[in-house]
Amino acid sequence: MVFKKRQDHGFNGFRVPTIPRAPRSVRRSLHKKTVEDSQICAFELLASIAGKLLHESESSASSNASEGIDLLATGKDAVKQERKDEDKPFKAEWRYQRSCGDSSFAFETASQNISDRSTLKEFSHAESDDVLERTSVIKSFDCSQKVSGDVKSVICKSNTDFGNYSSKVEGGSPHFGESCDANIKNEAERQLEVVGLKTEGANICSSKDPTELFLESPAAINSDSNVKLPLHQDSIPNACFYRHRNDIKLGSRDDDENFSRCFKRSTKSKAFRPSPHIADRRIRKLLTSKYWKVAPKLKDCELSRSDGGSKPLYRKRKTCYDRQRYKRDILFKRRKLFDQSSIATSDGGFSSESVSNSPEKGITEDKNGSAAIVHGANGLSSLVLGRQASFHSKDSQVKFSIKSFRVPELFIEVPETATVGSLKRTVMETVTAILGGGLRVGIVLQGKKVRDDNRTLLQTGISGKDNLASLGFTLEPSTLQTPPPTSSSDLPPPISCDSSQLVTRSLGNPVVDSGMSDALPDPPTLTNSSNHVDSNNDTVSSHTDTTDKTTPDTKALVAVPAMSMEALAVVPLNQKARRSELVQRRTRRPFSVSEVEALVQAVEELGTGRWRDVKLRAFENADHRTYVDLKDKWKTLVHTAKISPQQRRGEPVPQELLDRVLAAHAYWSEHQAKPHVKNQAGTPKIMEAPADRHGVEGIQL
DNA sequence: GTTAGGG
DNA sequence: CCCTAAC
Repeated sequence: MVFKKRQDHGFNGFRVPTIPRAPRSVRRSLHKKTVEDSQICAFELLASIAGKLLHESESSASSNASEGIDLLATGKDAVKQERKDEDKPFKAEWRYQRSCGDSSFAFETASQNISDRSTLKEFSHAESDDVLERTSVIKSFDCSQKVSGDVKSVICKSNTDFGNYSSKVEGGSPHFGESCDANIKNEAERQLEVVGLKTEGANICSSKDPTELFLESPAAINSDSNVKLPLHQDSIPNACFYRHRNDIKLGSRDDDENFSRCFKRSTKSKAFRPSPHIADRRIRKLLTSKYWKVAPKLKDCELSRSDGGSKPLYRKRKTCYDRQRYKRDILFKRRKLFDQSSIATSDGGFSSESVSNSPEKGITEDKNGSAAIVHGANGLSSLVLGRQASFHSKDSQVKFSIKSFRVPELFIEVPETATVGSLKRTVMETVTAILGGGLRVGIVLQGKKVRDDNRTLLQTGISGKDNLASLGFTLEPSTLQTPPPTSSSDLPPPISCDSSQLVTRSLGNPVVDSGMSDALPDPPTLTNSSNHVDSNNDTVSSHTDTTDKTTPDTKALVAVPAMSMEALAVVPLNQKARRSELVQRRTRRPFSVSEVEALVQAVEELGTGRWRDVKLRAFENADHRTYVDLKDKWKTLVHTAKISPQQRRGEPVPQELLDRVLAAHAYWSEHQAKPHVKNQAGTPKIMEAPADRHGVEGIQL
């Protein structure tokens, strides 16, 4: 998994799990900037988002308040607030479980009650599948702007279920622990609490919402230096996934069903390791719009079957699916309670929903607010809401608490046979894919995007209370398309670092990076979790085991647009979007006359239908000409020869060659077979003309 | 991996 | 050129 990889690198950048908050960006600023970091950040962000989502769902209606950016005058205040929150009936804990519960990737919310804990424990041991099913929380956002199409969108029924819960996330951060027990949990809680109290200066919000992002920055400071993030979680070293438990659900909720979905899918071993080229292809396939996903309401496999039936177009190729092979597909899905989610759905990609004045209601407002929305991008829409803002004149420091990011659902399909490790990896990959492009952070003030990074917050007007209400952050996928100038204005000082890096990365290695391509070995980034399998068996096993069964397809994560649709609705994916990221179209290299001649020559000799031989004979050294290219070129030549010269375009091909093309075409059409016997009696007249047989070999365009 | 065609 | 189906 990616995680591992990161671990390998050390946690420098990667403390992630500790706090699922967006904080990374901030932290990062503090730390060295590296690609990895950026990636990590992305991941964290995702995690935070997911956490947030969960939180939201649980907190449901009431929770609205939770979302937002809090600006707290002082740490104490913040603390108080948090404390208040604690009173709330439920709190959600985040933690990362590695050992026991590993199997599943989930976010869970646990009630504070001891009894609940016991439940939790059990739960943790339960099979991942169950967990997954029950508590699927992953939401996805699609980051790439263009990618939108690629993502499979599924229309899901909104989960109103969560609405019932009011929950508070106490743990703030997920814990990464080797042990999965409740004990840890307890500790974690304590720690968190303690931290929360102690850190008042930092105004760390550890307790409330894990997803919250707190930023503290002096109004005057441009650079990131000041941003503080609560790191208490950091104490815990390893983290792969964090799980969020939702005890409540376990306890007795049918509702859960709504969330989970299963798909069956077949996987091919190939998918993961094949040559990069293949990998690309596969990826592309996945991305292709052709795939449709159906989201059944059903939770179980059974359901999945049905869905299989329902997916008409989905995966033509036999390759992709062998349902039988897959015992089960797990779909995670988390839905957002709020309407907005729907917004995200569409292509919006990361649309950030900007600031809302009213903390609680903010969500509703979002739509409007999102000045910063990246058009076209679909995936990830992040919502950042400002909950409270208070300005602290003393310090002239403004504290930001970004409580939540909203993202569309993320669908992850995994064969039942997939290993836990593969599941993790899949999740990671998905996330990476989504976030891999990097995120840009934007500041929106009063509906306007603040572009000048050099301005101080004060100058920008962020220092004032008044403005705080109208302050918003945007998260945008940094894709090729929107290559944000790293240094440029768009990024707000504090966060800028991260974004810039992300951007950089994305720009630099578009192809490789494309999150999807992670299957490929190279990318040092998060993507390749596989590469770094160190400690865990999981990883290894996952590879081996999963590999067979898990196809590249497995990877297919689908960002599901948040829609309040009925279960079976099918949404097509956009092809275009991802592809761009994944694979770059080869540059066009028109055939030169000499190449055409060589081609004609070769075809005259070999005939059509032996393109490989043609390639070998005449274009062996022209790496950019594949036999498919030659075949295609011949096709076009034939066509060209048949049309009037006026209709021809591009570099004119000597009529003489065209005549030969027609002659050869006619000849070989007749002698259809491919008389390998080139020199035999049958040798066509055509052959006569040719002067030289040398290919284009040396020619390189 | 190739071949043949459609896009 | 890309993408696939068929081999």
